[in-house]
Amino acid sequence: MILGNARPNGHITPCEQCPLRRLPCLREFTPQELEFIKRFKIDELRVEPGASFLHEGSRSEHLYTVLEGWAFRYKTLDDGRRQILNFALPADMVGLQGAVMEEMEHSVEALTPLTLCVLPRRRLYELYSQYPTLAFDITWLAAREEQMLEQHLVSIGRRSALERVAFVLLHIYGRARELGLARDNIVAFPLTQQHLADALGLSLVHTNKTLKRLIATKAIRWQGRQFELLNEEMLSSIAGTEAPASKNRPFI
Amino acid sequence: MILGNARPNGHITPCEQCPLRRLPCLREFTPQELEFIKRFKIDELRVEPGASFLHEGSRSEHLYTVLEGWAFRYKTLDDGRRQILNFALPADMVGLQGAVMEEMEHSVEALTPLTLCVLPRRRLYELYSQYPTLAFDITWLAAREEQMLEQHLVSIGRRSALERVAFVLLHIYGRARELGLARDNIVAFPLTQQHLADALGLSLVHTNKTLKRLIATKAIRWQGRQFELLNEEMLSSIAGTEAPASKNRPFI
DNA sequence: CGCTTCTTTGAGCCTCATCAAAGGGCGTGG
DNA sequence: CCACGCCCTTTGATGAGGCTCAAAGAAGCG
Repeated sequence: MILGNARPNGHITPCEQCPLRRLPCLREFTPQELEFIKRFKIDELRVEPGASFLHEGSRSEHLYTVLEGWAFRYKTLDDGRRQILNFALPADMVGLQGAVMEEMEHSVEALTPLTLCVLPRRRLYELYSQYPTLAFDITWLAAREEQMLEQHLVSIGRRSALERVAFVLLHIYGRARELGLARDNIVAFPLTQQHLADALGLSLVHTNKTLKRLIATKAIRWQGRQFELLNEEMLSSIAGTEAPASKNRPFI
Repeated sequence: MILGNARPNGHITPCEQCPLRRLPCLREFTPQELEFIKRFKIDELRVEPGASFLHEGSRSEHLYTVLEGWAFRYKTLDDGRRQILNFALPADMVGLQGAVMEEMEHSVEALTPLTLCVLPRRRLYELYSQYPTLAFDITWLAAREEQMLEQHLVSIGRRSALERVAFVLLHIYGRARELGLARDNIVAFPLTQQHLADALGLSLVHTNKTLKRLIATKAIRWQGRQFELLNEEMLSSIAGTEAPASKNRPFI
């Protein structure tokens, strides 16, 4: 684990030119909201793959929105066992828990080179008191995170290894697709099988064998950082769920 | 599963006399906040044990705060497998997800006779625009729920059966104690072992055997709906965590 | 080309699931 | 007050799914 390997990005993307705003799955802002967000964002941060920028047990002065790249939120036990809680993709907010409550109860690590918008927690109250629609959006984001955790919990608690693998892959693929990261049903996946195993509560070995089994069904392909969805219906039926698809999602 | 077995309570406890407000773990309101909450609460509902009052896939007109009694949030798979996500105790808000997003993704069932404060979702925006401190509290509550789910996820994903059982029991006991529901280290537990199993992602049989094993360590006792904590330190060390303890927690 | 990281495969074992059935505890009705 | 039924708990037996250990391929990278 690399620590603290984060630095200012050199330049800051102005919010009105934010590439995420063009995505059809994200909601539009009013000019006033946009103006506030632009002031709310005080910096832009660059994090290298493998570096953690938020730490379990610490109190952070900032919260972040992923502008570009992939990350994951995780917790570790004393003896080193690790559980990945969820993945963070562009437009996802990260570190809200630490901003609202006493301290973070999980860590966040970059999977790819990561660009983050930096938002100071001390000005969160300003947002709540002056921009109730944005405050509502933040609650919405928290509720969505909760929803994803719940789905994940059912998966780990009650599904077989094959169902679990199918479920995460479909879930991640669906989220990437929404963000326009898929081309010809192919997404560049920055995950290793170890990440998958830690997300699913399985061992690396068993994850590998299960993954092979899933690939043998021809529902998916996954080679060299490229994930390809071959048969969405089949994958959905193995996973026991549909790929996520949201509209007018807020982000900040 | 009993459906729809909920009815108005006959009388409504006025918020300024709310018995929860006396609890030291909960935060105080300003008179203005209290006044608003009092108007926000439009009814009081009574639910029988075993009855579900919020349903996966439906859209609810209300959100609720537990005034008295225990409940649990859960999801079910098509083939009947059930996963309990978390338990709801007095001062916990329930149904927020359905109020903020399109629809509920989980159901909620009463464990004991349950008294609920009914809050209309259509007036949530009024709260956000006029009472930013309360809006912040709601986000806080959502973040706390997320935190509990995360702990639960680690437990199910990475801990052994014995550790899991110890963890939930310590967790639930801690929450009950905070609310003043413990006397001489004893709490009246409305759970069956089936509930425990569904929360832990274990089978009923294995939960029973594991529970016996835990009881054999003399860390706890559990007979006839009475749970007794005999050795908190030992239970903590088996669970790999401390019992929760919060101060100045918001509730609405 | 050599190093590191990640993937793949095999073997053996253990935890936990499933199946089956007996044993309380409690309320209800006879 | 007993008998019955229901719900929950407990126990045993058997097997499968997933874990651990070990080591050999691939693949990327300097």
